[in-house]
Amino acid sequence: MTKKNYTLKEIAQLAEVSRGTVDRVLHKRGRVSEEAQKRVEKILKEIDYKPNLFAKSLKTHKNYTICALIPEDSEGEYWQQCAKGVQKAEEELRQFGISISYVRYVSTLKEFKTKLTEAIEQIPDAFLIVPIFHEPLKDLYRKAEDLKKPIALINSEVESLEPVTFLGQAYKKSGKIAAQLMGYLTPPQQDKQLLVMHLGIKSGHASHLTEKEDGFRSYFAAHHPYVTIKTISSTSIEDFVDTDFDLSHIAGIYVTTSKIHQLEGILKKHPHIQAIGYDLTAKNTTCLKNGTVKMLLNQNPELQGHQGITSLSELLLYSKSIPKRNLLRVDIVVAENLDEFS
Amino acid sequence: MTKKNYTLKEIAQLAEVSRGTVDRVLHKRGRVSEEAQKRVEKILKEIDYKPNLFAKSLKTHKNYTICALIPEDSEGEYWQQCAKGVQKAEEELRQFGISISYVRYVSTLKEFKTKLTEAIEQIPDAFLIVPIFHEPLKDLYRKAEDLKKPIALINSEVESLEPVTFLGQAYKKSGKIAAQLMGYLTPPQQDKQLLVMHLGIKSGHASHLTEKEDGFRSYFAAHHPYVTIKTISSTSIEDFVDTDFDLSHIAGIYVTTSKIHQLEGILKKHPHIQAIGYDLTAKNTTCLKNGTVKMLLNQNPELQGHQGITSLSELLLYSKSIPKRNLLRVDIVVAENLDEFS
DNA sequence: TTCAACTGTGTTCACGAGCACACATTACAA
DNA sequence: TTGTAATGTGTGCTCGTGAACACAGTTGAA
Repeated sequence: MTKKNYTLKEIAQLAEVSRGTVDRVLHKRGRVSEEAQKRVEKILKEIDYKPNLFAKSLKTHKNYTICALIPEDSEGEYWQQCAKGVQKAEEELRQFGISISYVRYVSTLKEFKTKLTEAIEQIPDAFLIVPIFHEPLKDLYRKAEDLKKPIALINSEVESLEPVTFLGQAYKKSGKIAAQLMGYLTPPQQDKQLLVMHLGIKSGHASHLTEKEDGFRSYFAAHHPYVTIKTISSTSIEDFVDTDFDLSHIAGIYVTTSKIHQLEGILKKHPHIQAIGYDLTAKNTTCLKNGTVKMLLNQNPELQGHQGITSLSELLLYSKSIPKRNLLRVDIVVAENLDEFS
Repeated sequence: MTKKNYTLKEIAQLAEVSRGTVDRVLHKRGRVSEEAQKRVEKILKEIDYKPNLFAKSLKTHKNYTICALIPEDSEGEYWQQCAKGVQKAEEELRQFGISISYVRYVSTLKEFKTKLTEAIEQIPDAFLIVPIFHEPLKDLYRKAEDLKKPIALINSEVESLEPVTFLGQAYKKSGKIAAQLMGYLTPPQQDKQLLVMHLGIKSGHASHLTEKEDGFRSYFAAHHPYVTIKTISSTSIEDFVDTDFDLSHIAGIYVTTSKIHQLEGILKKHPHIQAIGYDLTAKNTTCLKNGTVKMLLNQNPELQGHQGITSLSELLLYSKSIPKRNLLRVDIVVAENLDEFS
C-alpha cells in the first residue's frame, strides 16, 4: 500500500555501485560498464523509482518564462478576465520558478504580427497564445518547433497546426445547451420562431460560432422540429436595427458572441423575447440583472488562462504530459447565481 | 514587476546578520537581540519573503496524514463523489508529503461514533469530516483542540463548534437560484402553485434544507407574490403517495434533498409538472436524461472534498490561513450539459 | 572570585539529485 | 616499454532550509 520512495543512494547500495553510476544509467549519459548497467536496470525495474522532485527542483532551479500573448481588453471584459486567470496562476507558481511575460495586443492583424515577433524574440520557454489571427502563427510554429518550445492555444484552434494543448470549449455542445435552455424559456407553440445572431464578428475565423449554431439547430431538429430558426450575422447592431426586421413573432434570440448587450434596447422594446448569450462582461451582466437577458453562458476565460499556465508549467517542471485538448465546462448563469462567478 | 524570490542568505546579507539569526526571527525561536530583530524585520517587511518550498520540504520531509471521515456510499453517489475529490487531491499532493487515511462509515449513530473514535486514535495531522451526526463531534473537538489538529467540516455546520474551515453552500441563495429557474420553467399564470419537498430527511439536522426553502419562498415573494407555495416533508415518498394529494394544479416541484428521483413515477404521470432537485446521483441523472426532471443543482461534492484537502494541506505545509467558510458554487445542470460534470 | 547558566551569534550538517571532477583501470599506438 | 587516450567509477560540491551545535560574552548565585 504505502509505496516507499527510494533514493539514488539506496538504489546504489542495492545494485552495489555508486550514486554516480546509478545517475549515469538514469540519464543515459554512458560511461557505464555493461555489468553495472544490468545490475542497476534490474533494481530499477523491481522498484518504481521516482526522483524526489523537491531535490531535483532545488538543484536545477531553472527560472522558466512563459510568454502570454493575449488581446488587450478593458477591465472586466473577456480577455481581461483571461489575463486575470494567468496572473493568478503566476502568483501560485512563482515559487516554483515560473514567471510570465505579458504581451498584449490590440486586435489588428498588423499589431498581432508585431507583437508575435516581439514574443518570439524574447525566446521564452513556452507560449500561451490567443490566436485571433491564424496566418502569422504558422511562422511561430516553425520557429517554436525548431526550439522545441511548447505552445498552448486558447479559444480557437488553428487548422493544420497542433499545439501542445488547446484550451477551449466543445462549441457544438455549447450550442445544444443553449438550445435546451431556450426550449425551457420559450413557451411551447407550434409556430415558434427563434433567432441565432453572430454579433460583432470581425474576421473570417469564426468556425467556433458556426459550430455553436450547428449545435443549436441540431437540438431543435431532434427535439422540436417545428421550430423555425433564422440566422443573422452582422458586425454591428446598427446594420440590423436599420432593417425593418419584424421581431413580434420571435420568441427567443441566441447570440453566439459576447455582444448580446448590444440588443438591450431591442429587448426592452420586446420584453416577450427570451435572450441567451455568452460571457460575463460588465455590460452583459447588467442586462442579466435588469432582466433583458435571461441567461448567460460563461465560457470561463479566467479558468482558461489559469489552466493554460498550469498545464505548461507542469510540462516544464515535471515533463508531465498534458491533454491535447482541454475542453472546459460552460457555466449556466442567471441573475440569482451571478455573484457566484466573481 | 517580476518579484524576486529572496533566500535566507540574501536576507541575512541585507540585514547584516547571519542566516541563523534570520531563521530565528522567522521561526520566532527567540535568542535574538532587539537590534538584530528590528533589522531583520525591516527587511522582511520590504520584501515578501516566501521560503523555498522545495528546500523546506526536502529538509523537513514530514509526512502529513489527513484523516477523511466520509459516509460510505455506492459508486457514483453523493459521498462517493466527495471521496473521489479527496482522492484526486491526494494524488496531486502526494509529492508534497500529504497522505490521506480514509475512514468510511455507514450512516448510523453507533457506527459514526465507533469510526470517529478510530479516526482520533490514528492521531492524524488534520481531520476532514462529514458530520451526519453532531453530538459525537463535540468529543472530537475537545481532543483535537488539545492536540491542535485542524478540522474541516463538509456540508453541514455544527452549532457552537468552530471548525478551521467549513466547506458548503450558501443554502438560502441556492433556494433563490432554484426559484428563479422554476420561474423560467413554469408558464406565468395567476394561480400558479408550487411545491417544496424535503424528501428523505433522517435526523433533525436539516437546517440547511429550511434555508433553501426560505430562499425559494423569498424569491417568489419578491418577484411573483401571486404564486402559492406548499411545503411537504416526508422521510419516504410512500407516505406522500398514499395521501390523495391533488397534483393537477401543481406547476412545479422543488426538492431540497438529493432524493428527487423518488418522484419519477409521479412526474411521469403528470408531465406538466416542472421539477428541480439537487445532486448528480445516478438515479437523478437518469431522470434528467429522460426529461422527468428538468434541472438539477449540483452541489459539487467532488470539489468540496478536493478543496477541503487542499485547504488543510496548505495549512499544514505553509501555515497558510484559510477562509472560515468556503461557500462553493452551485452548478445548474440540464440534460445537455450533464456530461460536463463527470 | 569562580563557575554555571544564559544570551546572542555564527557555523555546520543533512536532505536528494545533478553534475563536475578526480581517480583507477584498461586499450592501443609510438 | 612508455605515453596517451578512452573508459569506468566514486567523491565532493551545490541548491535553500531547518535544526543542532559551537562559541564568545554576560549575568548571577554560591
